[in-house]
Amino acid sequence: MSCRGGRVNIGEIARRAGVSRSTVSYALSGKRAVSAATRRRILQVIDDVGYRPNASARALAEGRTRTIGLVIPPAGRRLTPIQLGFVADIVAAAGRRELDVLLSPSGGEHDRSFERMVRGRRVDGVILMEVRLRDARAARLRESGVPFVAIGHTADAATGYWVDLDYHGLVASCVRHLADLGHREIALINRPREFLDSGYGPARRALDGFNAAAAERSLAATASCCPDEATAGETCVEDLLAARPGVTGVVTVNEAALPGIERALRRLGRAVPRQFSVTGVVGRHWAEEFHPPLTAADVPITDMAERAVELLAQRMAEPGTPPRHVLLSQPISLRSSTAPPP
Amino acid sequence: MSCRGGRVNIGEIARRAGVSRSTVSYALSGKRAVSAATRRRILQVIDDVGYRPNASARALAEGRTRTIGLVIPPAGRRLTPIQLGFVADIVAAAGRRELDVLLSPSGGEHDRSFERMVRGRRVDGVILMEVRLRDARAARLRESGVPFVAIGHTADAATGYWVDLDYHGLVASCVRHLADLGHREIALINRPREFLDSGYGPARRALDGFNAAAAERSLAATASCCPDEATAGETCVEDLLAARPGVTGVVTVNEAALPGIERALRRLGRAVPRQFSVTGVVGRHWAEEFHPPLTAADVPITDMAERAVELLAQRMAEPGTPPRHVLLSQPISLRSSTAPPP
DNA sequence: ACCAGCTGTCGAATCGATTCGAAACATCGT
DNA sequence: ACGATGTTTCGAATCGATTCGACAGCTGGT
Repeated sequence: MSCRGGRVNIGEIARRAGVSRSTVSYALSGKRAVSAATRRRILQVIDDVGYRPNASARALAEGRTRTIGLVIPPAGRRLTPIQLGFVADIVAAAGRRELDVLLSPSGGEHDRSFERMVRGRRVDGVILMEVRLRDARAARLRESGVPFVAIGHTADAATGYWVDLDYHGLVASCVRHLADLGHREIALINRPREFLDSGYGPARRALDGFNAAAAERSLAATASCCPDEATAGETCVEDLLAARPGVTGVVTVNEAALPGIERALRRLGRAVPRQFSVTGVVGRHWAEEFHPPLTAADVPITDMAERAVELLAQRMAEPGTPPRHVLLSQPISLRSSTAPPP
Repeated sequence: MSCRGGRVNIGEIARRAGVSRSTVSYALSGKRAVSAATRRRILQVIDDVGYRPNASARALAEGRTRTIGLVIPPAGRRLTPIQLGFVADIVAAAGRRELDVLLSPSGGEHDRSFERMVRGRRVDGVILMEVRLRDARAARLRESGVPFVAIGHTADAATGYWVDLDYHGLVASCVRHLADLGHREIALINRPREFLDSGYGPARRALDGFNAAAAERSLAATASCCPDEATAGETCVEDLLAARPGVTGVVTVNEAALPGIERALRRLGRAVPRQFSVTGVVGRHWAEEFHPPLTAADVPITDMAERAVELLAQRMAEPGTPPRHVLLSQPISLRSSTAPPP
């Protein structure tokens, strides 16, 4: 009962139902009234032959593709699990609005894909992952007038649409949480140094929030960077405790380093949470896999994806609207990796 | 110098260059000769205004979209890092062939997206991730005549296009590796039981390969399943060693369980590799993060992605070609998690 | 009976490319 | 000078939808 030959277009449907092509179109879109009897007949035929309007033809006529672009970080660098989950969540959120998702890697050799997408009008809007404070892709999108939503914000925060996580506030509350428990000397394990240097917002704001809150509670505070890898986390903790043996708690925003942090602390004989506290801002899954389960602010990726798509859909619908943004926060989930210092 | 107004179409280019629309098209595609002078003039204009052919119009006229669909596992279940990397690698490989990638989740509520993609002729071909031995999506694609390549193979292996990893052979060589070292009692830690039950090829073939090689070397062998989570890996190892204290080595194809396996072994006082050996088939990254680095067959995701796209591109180019498939193998990387039994 | 106001339907134009057949032009041998 | 040949270029048809203006057929009020 379905696609025999596949050569079913709106004209074929019209012929079989004994109406004109425009009537079929209206019956489907509902943009003009069609009598109940005719509509029923048309829908019947459509169901029989399994017709679906050709997406390219529709896009050409309507001037929109019902597709959004998702620009992911370059493939070379491994995506972190958070980013992975985020991609899946974006696709799901878009699907709920009958939008499809076109994937585009960014960076170096992949500029062609980006240009095809933007200039070839393949998409109605774009979601840009992992933006930097000064971001060439954002600038490019702005100048071509394609609506876009950034995950993370650019330097000119007020003029754009973005969804971001309040790393400053979240890291600060982690610091206060440790301070409240009585810790006096703490450390931050941040994302890789090159992220910080290239103006990657979350890394910057994590650092700022850490320093601000530590100053506010007059704690002795050390900030360090760490590549996105378990082994690096191990080295990082070793170096840290060698240099600052008095540290009794760390805050981390580097989820990939967690397994290494756990390993190093065990090897150095610092039991968590009895002798040492660990907290931070990481994906829920990683927090739960830590041993013992990590008291941390869980990155709400599903929320972020949903809000990003919502914002983009809105912006696509009414291009004139003023910039809007969403700065998400998230309460700390109390699990069992923090306690008063020994 | 670029997109002012954006309303640049091929007609505008033709006017500015003083030629007809068809000449512009031919200059761009090279499908007919255009004099050097004219071509230069046209390219100059195109460069000046930053023109790119409208993808929808081109797709409509050409009858192909230059886009492939990538069907990923449902979002609910967390994608494993291997799958994540795979998505990125597919996008990169497609990009190299000037193909874009449209993402579609599969399963339950997402069928609409799948139907839009297939019946709406949004894509020229599809790559299907994580296929089952009997797979509804594969059947659907087959009946609509859209070229597709499966990652993993379906029950009717001979009739389709697919790329797969030789789990049977790889797990078997892991078993032989342990046997050669002198182990007499070993275990398999497989993917979740529901994967096995629903006919997920890799899980099935891992099990078969394990049993076959164990029988061939007459080893005492226990096979168990384990959810894709670190905590589950922990429980799994505990249960295993409680039931079979004589086991001196495990083979795993469950990368997500690795951190838990590591933790459980440490807690139970079995030092790796001195007292206990661990090996298996997992993503390189996970093997390297294991402690000590895992002697294992690394899943060659980049290779698999490249081959899948290559196969699909070929099939799209000449629809008549007979089914082809690629069964990849991979040598075991000797790191340091295996040794003779105590 | 006539006109106004709805409904429902149709035909034609449109979106922006590709592609085919034919026209225009140049080149060349005889 | 003339057809034969080959190179460039053009105009028109085509892909498969959407959308707008117009027309036909009813209904109802006067």
